[in-house]
Amino acid sequence: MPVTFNLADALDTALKSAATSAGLEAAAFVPEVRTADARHGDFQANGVLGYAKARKLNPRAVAEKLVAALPAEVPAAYDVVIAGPGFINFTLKPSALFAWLRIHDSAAHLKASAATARQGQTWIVDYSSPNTAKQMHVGHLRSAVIGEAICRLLEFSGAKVIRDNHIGDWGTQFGKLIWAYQRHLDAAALASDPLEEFERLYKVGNAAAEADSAVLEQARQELVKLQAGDPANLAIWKRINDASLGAFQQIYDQLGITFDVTLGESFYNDQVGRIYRELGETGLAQESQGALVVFHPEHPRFKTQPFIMRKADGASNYATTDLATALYRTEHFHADGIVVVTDFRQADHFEQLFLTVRKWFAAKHYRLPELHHVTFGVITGEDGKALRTRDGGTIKLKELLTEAEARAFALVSERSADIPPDERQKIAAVVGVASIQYSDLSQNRSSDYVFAWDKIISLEGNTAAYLLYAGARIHSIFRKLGAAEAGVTAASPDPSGLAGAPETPTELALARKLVKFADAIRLATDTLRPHFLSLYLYELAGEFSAFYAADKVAVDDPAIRARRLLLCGRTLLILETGLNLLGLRTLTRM
RNA sequence: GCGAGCGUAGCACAAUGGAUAGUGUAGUGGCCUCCGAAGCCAUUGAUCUGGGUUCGAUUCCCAGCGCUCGCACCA
Repeated sequence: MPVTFNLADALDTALKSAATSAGLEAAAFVPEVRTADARHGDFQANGVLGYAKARKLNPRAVAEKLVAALPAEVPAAYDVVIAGPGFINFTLKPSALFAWLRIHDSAAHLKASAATARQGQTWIVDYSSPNTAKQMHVGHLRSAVIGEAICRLLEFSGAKVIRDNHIGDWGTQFGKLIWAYQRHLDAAALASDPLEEFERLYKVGNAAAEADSAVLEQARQELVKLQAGDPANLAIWKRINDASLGAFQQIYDQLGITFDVTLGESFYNDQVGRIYRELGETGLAQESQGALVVFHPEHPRFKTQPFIMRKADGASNYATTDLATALYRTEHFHADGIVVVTDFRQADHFEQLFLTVRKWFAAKHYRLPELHHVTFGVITGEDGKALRTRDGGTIKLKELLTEAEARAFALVSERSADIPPDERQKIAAVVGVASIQYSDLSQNRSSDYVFAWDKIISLEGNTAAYLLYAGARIHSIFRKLGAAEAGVTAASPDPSGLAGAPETPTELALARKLVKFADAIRLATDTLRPHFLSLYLYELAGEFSAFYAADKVAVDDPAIRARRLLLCGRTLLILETGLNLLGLRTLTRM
């Protein structure tokens, strides 16, 4: 059968075709092909069980009819076995594994094969999105890291992705901040470290507002003035934002993030009038206790819990700007999908927002994009509580990344003292940041996760270092064997064409894992859960390590050497492609 | 009070309704004259409780219990 990138898809098609020719109710038959536990094969089709049960048929008999009707290319490529109550198991033959590996020979080829699901679509990913006037802290890490991985996965599936940093540059923090700026500014501190000074001023304003309700009211008035376009307040505001964005960019550079647009809340300030008008016209919004709100009568909670889109004092809030944002992304960017990456505490807000947007767009006949709120849990310390410094302060992201690099440098120095210090420093920069990213991406984003340096910068287990190490070993093989044999490189591991199908148990296990790359990225992308890809890469690195320990590559027999080099080359290709999809940088030595 | 998320070995985590619930770490025992031992191989140990749906439930539903979070003008 022709070699396809996603083998499970091809099996699904073949099974549907077999269902027709075997006389099943083909329209009602869903093959349910999925990757299988290696004990049972490479893929399994479970659909016969439910189909047979619903019709009171013997599932094994149905499976036998189906298998007999499979197109000839399936038994040519797979050993097909009916097992248990009616599972159909497919185990790739070595020749089919070899055919897949030979063809999928470059990152560009992999991407071209994968880029079908969302071809021609435009997706907006809203992530990171810190508030200005504050430094980024550890709480901002997950949105940035998970969001970037999702962007890359969506791009790999064919979408045009617009990365949007929806910064909080228009919130009520500016009321307190401007209030304090006018009264307590330290000009010298502002000149030397503006962000530190803004943070100090915010704390001063916040404390004063908490202590004195008159101050709180004054701060509110400053915010209203700002939102009305008062020139003095606007000048202060702009100064704060410019300084903040410069500081953010240093973090993004370390994380490998480049935003296409930075359209914060302020960008939508002049669009709120249309929001008030349209939600009024459509009858969605109503006055309640002086505020303009939306209720959802069909919803058990939101029939009484309001979605406040204009406060009683007349100011807009983030509901207003988020509504305007959804409209802008639809009208200006023609978004097919919108993904917002924030922590789970905002789940109510986005549920209300999306409910409102759906009704509003339907009433106005606007095209409705797919709307996804991608949530994640909090990062906790080893005590299970939100991660903080010893004295209870927030951990600044800048300091976290610096410490990660320092710890990685110590580790690299301990293990690879022969590498020159300046190169070790560069390696440590990659290992440190990758370790932080990977610790976040390697587990299901829904749960909280415990931050422990020893686990993150570890040499062992499901860590960035383990994956980078596997890659570095492969590079090392090609440095040695490539030098001895003309034309052999990781990108072209078999120039002589001597490689054949995998033979040993560890060669086969590695090859069988490699061909399931397509399933891993499909699963990670469709669920917007990068940890499925992380898990796959970890298992791939594990299969490689087992292969590497069991089967020597640098053997004299040219055919054996060639087929093992092919496996090394393809492992490196898929490992590095996958790590890059997660947003990690890779290494050739470490 | 109402609602949401989470609850899996000592610890940290997986499991797209499938087969004997996987991995790391810690523990134990092996493997470097041989391509990088940051590695490999072997081994001990777990689904919060009780019902239900299903041929099949860690997964879906219901009721408890525990932790975390949200619930009128912060984002």
